[in-house]
Amino acid sequence: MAEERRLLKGAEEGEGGASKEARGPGRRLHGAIAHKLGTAILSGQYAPGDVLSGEVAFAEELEVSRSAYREAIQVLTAKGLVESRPKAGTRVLPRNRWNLLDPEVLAWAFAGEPDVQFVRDLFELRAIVEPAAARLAAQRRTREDIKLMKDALAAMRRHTLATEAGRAADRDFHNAILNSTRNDALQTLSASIGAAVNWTTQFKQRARALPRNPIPDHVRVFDAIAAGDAAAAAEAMGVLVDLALEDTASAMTR
Amino acid sequence: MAEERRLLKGAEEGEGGASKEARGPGRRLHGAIAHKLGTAILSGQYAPGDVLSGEVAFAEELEVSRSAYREAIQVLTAKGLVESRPKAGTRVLPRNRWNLLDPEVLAWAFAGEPDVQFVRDLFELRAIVEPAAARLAAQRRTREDIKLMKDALAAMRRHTLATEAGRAADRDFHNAILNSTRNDALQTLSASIGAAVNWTTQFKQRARALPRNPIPDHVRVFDAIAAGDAAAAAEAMGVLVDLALEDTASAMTR
DNA sequence: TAGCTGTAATATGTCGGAGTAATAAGGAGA
DNA sequence: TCTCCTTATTACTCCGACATATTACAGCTA
Repeated sequence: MAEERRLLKGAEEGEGGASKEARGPGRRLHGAIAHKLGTAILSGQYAPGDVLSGEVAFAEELEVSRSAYREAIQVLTAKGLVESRPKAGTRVLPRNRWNLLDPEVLAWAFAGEPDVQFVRDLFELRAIVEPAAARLAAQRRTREDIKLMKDALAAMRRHTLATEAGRAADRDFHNAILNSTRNDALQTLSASIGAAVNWTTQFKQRARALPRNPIPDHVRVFDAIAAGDAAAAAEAMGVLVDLALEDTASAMTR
Repeated sequence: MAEERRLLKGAEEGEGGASKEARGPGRRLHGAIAHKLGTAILSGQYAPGDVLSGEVAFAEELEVSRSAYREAIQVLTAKGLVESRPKAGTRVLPRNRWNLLDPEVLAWAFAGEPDVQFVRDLFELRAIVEPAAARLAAQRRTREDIKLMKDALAAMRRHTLATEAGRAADRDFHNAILNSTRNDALQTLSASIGAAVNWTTQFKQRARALPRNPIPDHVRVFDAIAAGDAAAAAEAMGVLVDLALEDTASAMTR
């Protein structure tokens, strides 16, 4: 009985040491197993086509009941990572079937050593989507939206990005922009990528000080959106994304 | 025992009559339940904050075992639609927590009457992403990519878009473009949206003939990509998306 | 050698019970 | 009367065993 607890705790500790982020997927037993298997697949420990050893065998190996294992597999199946068929076992699906934009999948991808190529892909997508989002925001923002952004910007100035409060303000700022687009699909996408990218940013923050004061660049985005200048907003946001890419790239090559 | 079979069959029939698409999520019992609940949530039958009646009660109501119900809930949880907590029951999460870009969620959203606003959002996102994808494809396509596109285009010409073979060729053409971008994240996103949008297109196809020959527009995209002209590729793809939007809009207002 | 059929292996579906955590209600103290 | 704490209910979580359905593989037949 104590064995399962040990496993669960081990899986949570392996999440990267982010204690407060451990709640959520890692809380329940099957969530911990899903996390364990998910990271193993995303890290290439299981290649597409590989079979996860039989249901019964695996459950015994992990020292958990079949129900818990089954529910974990169910989660992975829902995200397109695996497929199970009678007799054939549970196979890892080819990569193009994976829901790479699922927040949890993204988190698994960044749990270990993030794949350089994948990070590049993600930033490329971000460079496409974020400026377009800023453009829409400039066209659709209301007075309330502007106020939210202004407040967040002020908070960012007060605390720096070195503090947790400052980073929270940064998130608020970007969320306010996203909300101004009035586009749920775009919002979902951008939030997923943003969260994942921020994971790498945390690495960067720990590694060294910021290479450049990011506040002025944020102000430029804000001014353009407040003024309703769509083209300028897109351009300014593009600069912001490029900056983040540079920082991340230099942090990863170290 | 026969009761459950009846339920499962009913859920599959409700999928829109696409017999060959019924395999996959709707095949297993818990998949059918997930589909049933998923469409109910996406269609607004359950509003965010609503609680699905207790596990035991619900399982009895649906005449399935608690295990099957639980696995279905697990799928919904993995997609961010619901959250279960002891004593509180299973609640529908606020809309901004939903993974709207998940292929299955998208399918559920389009299973019943698609929400006009959501379709607009999706096309807006598509208008952002697809031209950018075409731009990248023009920069990175290889000789093999070009051959694949050419073949698909020829097949589209042979069969028309009115036939299933023609539509398959259309999909091949777009997939070849996506593959040329060498960006897995972009590929995943575009494939999800494309599949969902094609669902609405099927409605259109049934409703009336195509308003305009789409081949020349496809050829323009192909020529630009083959020539490596990024700007022209993006522009031509933009035209294609706009066209699809027009068709869908007129089909939905009928 | 090719095609078919039977069997064994494996996943799926089901059930009921024990355990646990969180909420809500009720009582005690200030 | 208000606040805090205790208690009890409620619903999820996990478990293991059993029954069923499907499939892959091998062995057999033509």
